[in-house]
Amino acid sequence: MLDIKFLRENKDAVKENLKKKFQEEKLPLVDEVSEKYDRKRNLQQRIDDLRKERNETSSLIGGLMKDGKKEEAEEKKKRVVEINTSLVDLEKEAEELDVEIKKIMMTIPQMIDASVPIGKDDSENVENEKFGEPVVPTYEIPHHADICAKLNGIDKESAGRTSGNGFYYLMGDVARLHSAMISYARDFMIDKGFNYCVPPFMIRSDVVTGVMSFTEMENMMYKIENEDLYLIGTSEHSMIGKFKDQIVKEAELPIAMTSYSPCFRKEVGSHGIEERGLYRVHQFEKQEMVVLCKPEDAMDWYNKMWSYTVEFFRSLDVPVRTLECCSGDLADLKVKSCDVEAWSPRQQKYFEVGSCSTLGDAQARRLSIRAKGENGNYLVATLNNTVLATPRGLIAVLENNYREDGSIKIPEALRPYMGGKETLVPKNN
RNA sequence: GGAGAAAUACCCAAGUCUGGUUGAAGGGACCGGUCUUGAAAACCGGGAGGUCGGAAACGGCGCGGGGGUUCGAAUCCCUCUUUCUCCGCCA
Repeated sequence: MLDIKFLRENKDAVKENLKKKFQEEKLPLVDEVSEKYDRKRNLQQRIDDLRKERNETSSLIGGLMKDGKKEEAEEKKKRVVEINTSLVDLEKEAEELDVEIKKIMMTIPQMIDASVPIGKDDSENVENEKFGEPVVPTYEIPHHADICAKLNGIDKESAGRTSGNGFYYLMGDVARLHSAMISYARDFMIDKGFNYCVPPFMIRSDVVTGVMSFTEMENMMYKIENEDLYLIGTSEHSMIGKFKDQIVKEAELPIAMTSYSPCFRKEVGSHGIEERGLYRVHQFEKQEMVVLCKPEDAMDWYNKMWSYTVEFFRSLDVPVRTLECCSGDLADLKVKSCDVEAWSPRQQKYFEVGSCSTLGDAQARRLSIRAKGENGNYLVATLNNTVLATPRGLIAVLENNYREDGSIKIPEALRPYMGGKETLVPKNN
């Protein structure tokens, strides 16, 4: 969401941005919303003038009543009633204009960073950099569902009975490995200086609408029956919502947090929930980073944040790459974004394990998150990035540490969380 | 879940019963000064107060959120939220 003043003063740039994002159909909206805003301002002026007269007249009435000049007071009252009558229509019109303006402004995308590659859709995303050798082993790597099965570590059949498709039981060592990864991810980020948080796993509807679009909400969020509560799709929702309508002290910036939560997603419309295994599921767990900082520091943080995820996966012996989101694939609220992808030696391609984004002031504007600075308040920049989402991260570790004999080498970093265990050995069944 | 109390600006806190120059007393913090080697304390002085429009003058909104009554609401009514105390239930 852009500042409407910015839009009015930079119409050409806003239109150029729309073209870069292949959203030509929205070009007329720029002039339309600007014109609506002018009308709104004129209207507001008239409303304010009338209100001023009402306020003045009303306090006059107070004086007249005290002095016992009842008739004069009655005259004035009539005038105020008149004013109030005309205000009703004007206020209604202004309110409608406001809604229209906001609706349009919500659809105008954030100004993307100059460095974002131009491209129509995800097929034109650009590989930035590889970290670690994408090894193709001489032996075959089984599907992660099979690896887990051999370790007696997964039961989707029972989950299907209890909860349906898209759920799973993790069992034994695999379940423990999954939790070990989350714990390690938590400590990894604490060591980077992030403040560890466990947020609410349910949030109210006003927070939901603040952090996502309506269609996103429909496609992702599980609603609790008879309550104004939704299960979170990511802890980012809770963590950003925490600051809604708040003014933070400038000295407190940057606020760097790492939050843990389970994540619940309906995944409506996305294919793959039918797919076997744990790649796309309704429920997973995630260690997240969320940063609020001064606008000028956002790009430094962005680069720091994705590199932390890279470092994290490298410490688990997983080769990764960063894939930059091109202009057309970039969500409207984002300034710049990249995915961290892990190497799959089985499929011999990279797959998404996390996503790092800087939203500039877009989220802050929608939610009114400001910092109190020397020269007044300003909107903060917000960023978020996945440290680890599991079971996806678990798939990466299992595949990349799979040995020919079917055992799994537990990466050293995880061993303290696995009771010192170094290997997972398949059961003979 | 039941009963009660509360929510005022950066913080504390008057005002609410009895509606009317209340942008809202008084403090603290803040800024300047006296004193001091320096600081603290004390004392003297000072401005601003949130937000939107405006170059400014000025004006609108605004006393937890939303709605209502009224010529006029921090103040009266309804509703929601949060916090505290007590009871019940519970990992």
